[in-house]
Amino acid sequence: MAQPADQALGYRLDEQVGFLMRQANQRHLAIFGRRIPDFTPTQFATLAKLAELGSVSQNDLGRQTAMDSATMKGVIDRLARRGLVSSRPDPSDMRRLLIGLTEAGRAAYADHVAAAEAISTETLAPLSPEERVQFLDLLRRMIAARHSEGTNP
Amino acid sequence: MAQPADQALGYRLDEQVGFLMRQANQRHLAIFGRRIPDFTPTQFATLAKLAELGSVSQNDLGRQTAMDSATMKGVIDRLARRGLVSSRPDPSDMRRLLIGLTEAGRAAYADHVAAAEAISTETLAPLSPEERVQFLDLLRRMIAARHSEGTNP
DNA sequence: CCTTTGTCATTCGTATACAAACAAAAATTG
DNA sequence: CAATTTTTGTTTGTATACGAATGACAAAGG
Repeated sequence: MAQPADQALGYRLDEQVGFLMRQANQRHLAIFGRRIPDFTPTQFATLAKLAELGSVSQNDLGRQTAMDSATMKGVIDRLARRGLVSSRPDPSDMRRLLIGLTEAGRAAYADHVAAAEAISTETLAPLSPEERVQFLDLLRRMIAARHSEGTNP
Repeated sequence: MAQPADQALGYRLDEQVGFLMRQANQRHLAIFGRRIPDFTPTQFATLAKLAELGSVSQNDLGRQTAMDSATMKGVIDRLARRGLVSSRPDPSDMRRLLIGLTEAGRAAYADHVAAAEAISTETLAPLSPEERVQFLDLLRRMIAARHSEGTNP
């Protein structure tokens, strides 16, 4: 009764947040690939966190970079194969593997920091300075909501 | 000489757009998986576009849903294996495969539209109504920039 | 001390995602 | 019409991404 006709037809894919976020992300990935062909965003994020934190366990590193432990392992393996990170067992906890940058890893990271900053700039280029601040703010607020209740069942 | 000390150390991963967008997307994917366990976002996007457009060629469908043709093929194959879409050759163009929803596909889509709308609502829940509008607007503006030149080499 | 519970790294399976290379068919051009 | 270029679907290879299961080890409990 009183079925609103344009809501019945009204799921437009192109207006859904998820669809738009996926495309915004695609554009960012394209920019990243153009500016830093040597690394993927997750690989570079791993290098950056290791540069910041020193030696970290694999799971910890996954948490810091917002990656699943299974995903993290793959990233570490590929970086290790290229000689950019190394792992050694934690003497105080036999389960843990401490991951750290090698000399080559530190150099590779330093070589790409400037490009990484340019990537962020180019990604936000379509927005005005005030909008950029707001966009980042909105993103942070959305992420902060870990497991909220949702609006309505 | 006047080297700004906090810019020298100043690549903070947690402040980069790409890193934040990835996490926002992760949260959305988690919400999606909870509300619609039967489909992935890309699969549902495909069903939605087919419901809207009728019969479309595979490449065309990929463009409409912002997917690579290789990716699209995988999605179509999995949906076809479940009997939700069917394909037949285009009589007027022997290269093309026309993809369309089956009865089961139409029903599955209809069964999940309400949940899909709830997903968008829940994803945007941390924001105020005005902020939601603005967030979507900012996303659209970023996407619109296809292959801009970037700010500075 | 031993059992329960939790954490850590690993593996498997599934699903995007895209680059690159291909063959067949179409459209365009000379 | 013949030659070139495009488009279309497909396959292969690499890299996330995550759930689920597993075995090894750690911490807590009684």
